[in-house]
Amino acid sequence: MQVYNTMTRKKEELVPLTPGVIRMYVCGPTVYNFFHIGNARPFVVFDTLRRYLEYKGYKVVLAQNFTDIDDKLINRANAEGTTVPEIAERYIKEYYRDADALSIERATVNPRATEHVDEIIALVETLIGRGHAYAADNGDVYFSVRSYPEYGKLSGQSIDDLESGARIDPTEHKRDPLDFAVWKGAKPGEPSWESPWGKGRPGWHIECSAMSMNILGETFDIHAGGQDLVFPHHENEIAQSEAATGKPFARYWMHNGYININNEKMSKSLGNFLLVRDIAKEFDLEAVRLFLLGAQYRNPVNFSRELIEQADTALSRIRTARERLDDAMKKPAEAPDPEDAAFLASVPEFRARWEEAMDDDLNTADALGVLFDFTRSLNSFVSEPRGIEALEAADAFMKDVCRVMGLLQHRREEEFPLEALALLAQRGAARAARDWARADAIREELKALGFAVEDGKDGAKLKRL
RNA sequence: GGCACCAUAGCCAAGCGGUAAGGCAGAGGUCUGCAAAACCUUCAUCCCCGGUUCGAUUCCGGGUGGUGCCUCCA
Repeated sequence: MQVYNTMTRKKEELVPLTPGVIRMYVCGPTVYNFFHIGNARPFVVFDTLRRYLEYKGYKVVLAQNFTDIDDKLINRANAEGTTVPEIAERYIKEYYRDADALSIERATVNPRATEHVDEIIALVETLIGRGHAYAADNGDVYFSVRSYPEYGKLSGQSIDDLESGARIDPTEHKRDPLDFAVWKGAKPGEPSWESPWGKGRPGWHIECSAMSMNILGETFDIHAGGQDLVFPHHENEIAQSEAATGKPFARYWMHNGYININNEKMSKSLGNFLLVRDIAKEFDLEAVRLFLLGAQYRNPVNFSRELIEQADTALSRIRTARERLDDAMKKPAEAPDPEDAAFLASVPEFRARWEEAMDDDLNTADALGVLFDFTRSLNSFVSEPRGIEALEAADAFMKDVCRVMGLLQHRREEEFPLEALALLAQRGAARAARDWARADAIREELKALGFAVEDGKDGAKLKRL
């Protein structure tokens, strides 16, 4: 599989450090609020990557962190008159709720910064010991950017250009404006941990370095996140980690593009964000997932309600095909059908095309095109009873694609309320009596209850609206 | 100022050297009591100007327009 590596700015063959195993780290949420659709993109995209790698037979160790201590949590806790751990606990729970609805599989580990303070302190001590960090007189510890000559290699920035643009904050105790905090001395009332530099808490960048290296090793395969993390977050992670270990940190850096609203980046600071939680009130979040996978992950995508509606309609197209296949499998042809052979032969071709798209830097947009092509072919095929072998081949492919792309993973209620079933039966009777007016009236009643009726060869079927 | 990215039909979005996947919407048709679903048909020459090439949406140069990072941010 080819993967675009931000470090080299080109697509490269993904070759894991340990054959058959992929170790990857995805920057997770700072848990001080529900997450918005922009935050959802990396979670969905890299979940899809993880699933695809597993489909290809890799064992994937995926770590996605929760940043559960930082200024935003502290502010939120103060504003609500509660504690930082309470805020973190709440929004971690809410994260899982939304992530589940988006069919995001649980990571292998979800490390929390506060559970890795010892490792963070050890890492800071190593950096100081090697002359890459220094303790300031206020209890802060800073990383010395100029002590790491390769600084800027990920973002393509030169230290001198950065220097000229760096903001100087007189309240900080840096030796150089480029330096950044790896440990923050505690201010009164803030949560803090004992350290060699007094009470304090981890800096943001260092926690990802400490957690990723502790869980995945000093050198691991993939480090991923949003494009806005390239600088400074990931640049700083590289500097800290490689300065501390003298070894390469992550080998492939993958970054997703933004979600825009009206061609402007969606962000919490701009206030133009839409919470996934709010979209869930109106739509099955798998429609959001389909929307996100409808574009190649590195390209920016515009968000609008209309686009989610489009995705929702498209999703139902896949769902209908899935249901038609299920029905076909319940009553296959007695003997193989003459058309089975051609269809059976086409399935591996669809699969090959789908894999080719996924192998090309996770081109999910292209891969979805293959799914829809297959959907059309399948819909035609199952319009007549077919041999079970061909149907099972279609089923296996459909399941693989849907599992990897995280679509149709929600259990839908099979059971319909008795009231609706009774109406359906009454309508059937009316139709048998050619009482069309009554049949249509009942259809309207069912619609009001949230069900559509579809008449087919084998009688009428109910569908949830 | 530095570093990147993008420009394909009404709306999204792949493709990236040989004459434009797919989805949504629209039009016509098949099926249906009607509908729905499904299927069939139909709907673009790829921002502009140069250049390279037998041939460019696809490569190069120059425009124009838009975005992001350089500060917390997915």
